[in-house]
Amino acid sequence: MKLNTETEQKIISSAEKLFLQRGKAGTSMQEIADDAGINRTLLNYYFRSKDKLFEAVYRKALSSFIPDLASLLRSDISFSDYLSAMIETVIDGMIDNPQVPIFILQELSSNPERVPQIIREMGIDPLKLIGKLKAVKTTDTDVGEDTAPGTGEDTATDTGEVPGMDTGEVPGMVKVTDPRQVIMNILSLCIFPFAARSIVTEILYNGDTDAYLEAMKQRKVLLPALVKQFMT
Amino acid sequence: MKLNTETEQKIISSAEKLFLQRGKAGTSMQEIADDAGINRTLLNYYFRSKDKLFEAVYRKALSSFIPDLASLLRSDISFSDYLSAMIETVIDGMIDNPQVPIFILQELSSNPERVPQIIREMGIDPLKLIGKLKAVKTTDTDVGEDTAPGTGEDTATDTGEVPGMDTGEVPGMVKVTDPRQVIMNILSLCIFPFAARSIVTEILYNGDTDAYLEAMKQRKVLLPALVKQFMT
DNA sequence: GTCTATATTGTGATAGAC
DNA sequence: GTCTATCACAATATAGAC
Repeated sequence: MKLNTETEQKIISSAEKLFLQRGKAGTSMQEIADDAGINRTLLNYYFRSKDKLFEAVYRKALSSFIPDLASLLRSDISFSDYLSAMIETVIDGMIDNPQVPIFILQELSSNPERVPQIIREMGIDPLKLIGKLKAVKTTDTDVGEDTAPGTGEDTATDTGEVPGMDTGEVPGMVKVTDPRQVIMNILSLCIFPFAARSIVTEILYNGDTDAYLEAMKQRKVLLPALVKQFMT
Repeated sequence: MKLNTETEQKIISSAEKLFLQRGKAGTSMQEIADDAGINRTLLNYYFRSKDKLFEAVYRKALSSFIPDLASLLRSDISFSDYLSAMIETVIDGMIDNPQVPIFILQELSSNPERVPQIIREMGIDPLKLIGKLKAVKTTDTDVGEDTAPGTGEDTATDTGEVPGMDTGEVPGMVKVTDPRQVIMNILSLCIFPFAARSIVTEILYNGDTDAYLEAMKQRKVLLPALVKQFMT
């Protein structure tokens, strides 16, 4: 039973760098070996195949990124301080590893058939989650009509729209109380600016990487306030 | 000067499908030819090389997706109806072509050096844009201290934080008035749920694609309301 | 554990017949 | 325009010497 040798670490490190940057198909074993400064056949000695090596990298990226999000999803969404701490953790993680979000999104998108299994491994039970979501902050949301087939879950269209609840400011204004929409909004606001890093930096910050980074740090305080605002 | 033959259309269509799904390196010319039901060498007859073929697909995806966003960015952000219409257009586009957002994000991320050129082709002038952004809706935002190097643009850290402006609801609450943060928020809320389609569908909608789609349609009315809420 | 050598297959691209 | 044949090369993986 082999444990972490120095060589194995170099391999993982190089594989990580290249796979995240150019994807699985876009990276050859030779390139990884060259980057790690070793012979190509050693890759097959430590990891049986390219598939296995990629899988190791993928799992590592997932486990560095998802647990924080998972705990956010698992929580009873008794927000306040918890929300701020979670957002800060997630954003800090992406600041350290900017390539991870887009890598994971791309991988999940290319292999949707693997998503259910990955969710299970993450320790999220969708049924429980949706149950919890229903019980949270839905003072005026209609979650009625369970017309979903099969699972008996509420998969139907909770509109989240409350026609009688206009704030009076804008005609047709709706109050966002569907917890799933709220979760989507939080994830969107946290992750997207990192997934779109290059174009955001170029368009909004004129290519100034430092200014972009500063803006991302700001979001650690901006986002919790924003979320609380549209949750209430 | 050759025009659209039937074969050429089949090629583009197959190349689109496969490139968007598996990426450039993950797709072979043979697979494209098979999918199009033609001989492999015909690909090289119609498009000189794999690079050229991919470029055609990439450009087409870009031009189907970006113009709407570009006009949003170009606009003087005199919101109201304009915002709603834009969001609806963008979301409808992604409903029709679900693979496009993640494909473009991945491509921009892998080739950041191409981003400036692409922005230019899109017709967005970053300098003008930032100038406009400064002039918009910043009743209480400090955009001072132009410490940016080179361009003379404001690339520094506008905090967007207004210490004296607490709403009184939450300690440390900040008002989001930095226009760039607002733009980021809008793009995030629009695009991310599509870029993360597979996992969002699985986690929040228990794998029910129809429920997911319905939620996306809802966002066409949800998001404008939300944005107006945190703009004011 | 690490290397050389090699087997096998796949890839993008072109020449040339029809 | 479309095909067959072929080239030059890159890819993963494995066998076997040290």
